[in-house]
Amino acid sequence: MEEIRVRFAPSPTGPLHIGGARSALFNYLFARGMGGKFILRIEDTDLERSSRESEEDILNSLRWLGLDWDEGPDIGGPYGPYRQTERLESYRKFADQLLESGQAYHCFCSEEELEAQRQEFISKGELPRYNGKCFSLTAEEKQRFIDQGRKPVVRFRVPQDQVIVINDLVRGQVSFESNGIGDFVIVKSDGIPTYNFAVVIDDSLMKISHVIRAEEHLSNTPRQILVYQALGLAEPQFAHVSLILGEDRTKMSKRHGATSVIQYQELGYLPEALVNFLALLGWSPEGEEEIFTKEELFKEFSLSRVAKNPAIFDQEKLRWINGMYIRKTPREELLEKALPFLKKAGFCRENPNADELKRAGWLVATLQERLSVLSELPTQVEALLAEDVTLENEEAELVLKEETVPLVIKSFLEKVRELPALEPDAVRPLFKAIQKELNLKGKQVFMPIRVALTGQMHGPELHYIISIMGQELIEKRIVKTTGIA
RNA sequence: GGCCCGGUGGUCAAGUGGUUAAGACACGGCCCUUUCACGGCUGUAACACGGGUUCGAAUCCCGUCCGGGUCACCA
Repeated sequence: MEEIRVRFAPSPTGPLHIGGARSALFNYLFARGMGGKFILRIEDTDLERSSRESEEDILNSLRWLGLDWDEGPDIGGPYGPYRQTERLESYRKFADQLLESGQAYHCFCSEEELEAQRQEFISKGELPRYNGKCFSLTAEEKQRFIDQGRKPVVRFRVPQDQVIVINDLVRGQVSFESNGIGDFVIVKSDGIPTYNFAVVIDDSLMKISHVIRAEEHLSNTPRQILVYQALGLAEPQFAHVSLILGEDRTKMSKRHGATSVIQYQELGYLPEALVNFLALLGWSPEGEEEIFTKEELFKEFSLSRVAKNPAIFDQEKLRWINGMYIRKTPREELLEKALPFLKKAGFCRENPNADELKRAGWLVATLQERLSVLSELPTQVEALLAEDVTLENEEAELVLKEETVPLVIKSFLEKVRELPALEPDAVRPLFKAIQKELNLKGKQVFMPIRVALTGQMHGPELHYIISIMGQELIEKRIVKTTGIA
């Protein structure tokens, strides 16, 4: 049986996009679930826009997401090299083969000439495509162009009157007519192959069994199939996954907010959460469970359950999933992930001491249940630790006007001062004690203290708040809000 | 514009001729809780439209409309 080999083949022209990440993920899940290989190939034939920095960024994002590859530019493999600019020899060989067999030809047309042709077609109301002019060039004409210093491109000669059929694993049978396709460029004038050519050679040489990619490539596929056929190479299976759209139903772009994986990383999303969310975009599990570990996804994922229609990137749901993962993360691990955000918020220093770490631990412990994204941390910290407090609304003011409030606050201050250390476990019993002492309801104790301390009606558990704030700030805020010292 | 793909609640989506048309997010209510959050229960809300085919269409066919992709010496 044929080995399952899939690939993710990004061009290193920028950071890893959300759409790219989803394509990579589907390939990865398919490979892992089927016991196949996941290959990473860098398509850097656009010399102008490609960079090693982008390549590194993309690799880092994939690593962060936990999508590990079996063969790639960094680790090599039996079918390398895995960077297209390092495979130029192979492309040349196959291009020569097509040239010799007459299935491709040199074209000397300049950009201006091409543009003129295009306009002519458009003015006649026909579809603009290459008119095949250079196919019938005589040897003398060719020589004249060469003498003029013109550098030719290589064009693939598209056969006429053919129907090209794709048996797409997600879309079913899709067919195109070859007459709608003009002779396309396979080698640029600088000798670098174009995408539609290089991708065929590489997928074939790398023994790729399934090409899983975004739908934007569907209309390229007939061109590629033509190349496979001309070269007598076996075609892989194709699966075209629909696009991820922004909230306005157009392709995700800058104005839709964060579009790259690295941005989500910086915003404090957990990689497992992003992976889980992306998996659910265009694919649906059989059961009703939606939260999956990677291993569960390997088992569950199948191309037959991939949807044909485009999906809109729903930030709300991502946040929800991320919150689920934050709650699932062990306390220690979460603290570690939260630390960078806490440092940024000035909660602790670059190298936190034991005391700062202890307080950070309390903060994480009480916030774990209510956080969706780590980047919410600074706001929470600010609310807890700022010198200044203001009562959030009239309701809060009313709470402090209750006649029992002075007694509660005084008793509270007294008890806090007596405590050797403000640890959550030591603080917790205080409320009961006050309640008993003054013979009040729980609410009459908790609410005034909460409002006096934070100015707000709602918030995290009080005993944690108190421990995190510390003696000094407690005294200051209480004076500010109640005038009691 | 040509070609190609798609169209189930606000969003993600299950569904492959017969269902009270699942479930999740978001939204409302109730419970839990000092509060909020978490959690639990519950509610509002959908087959783009028009023709067929059929005893019976969200499901099959045709047309219309809408959305998207693609038509480069970018991938």
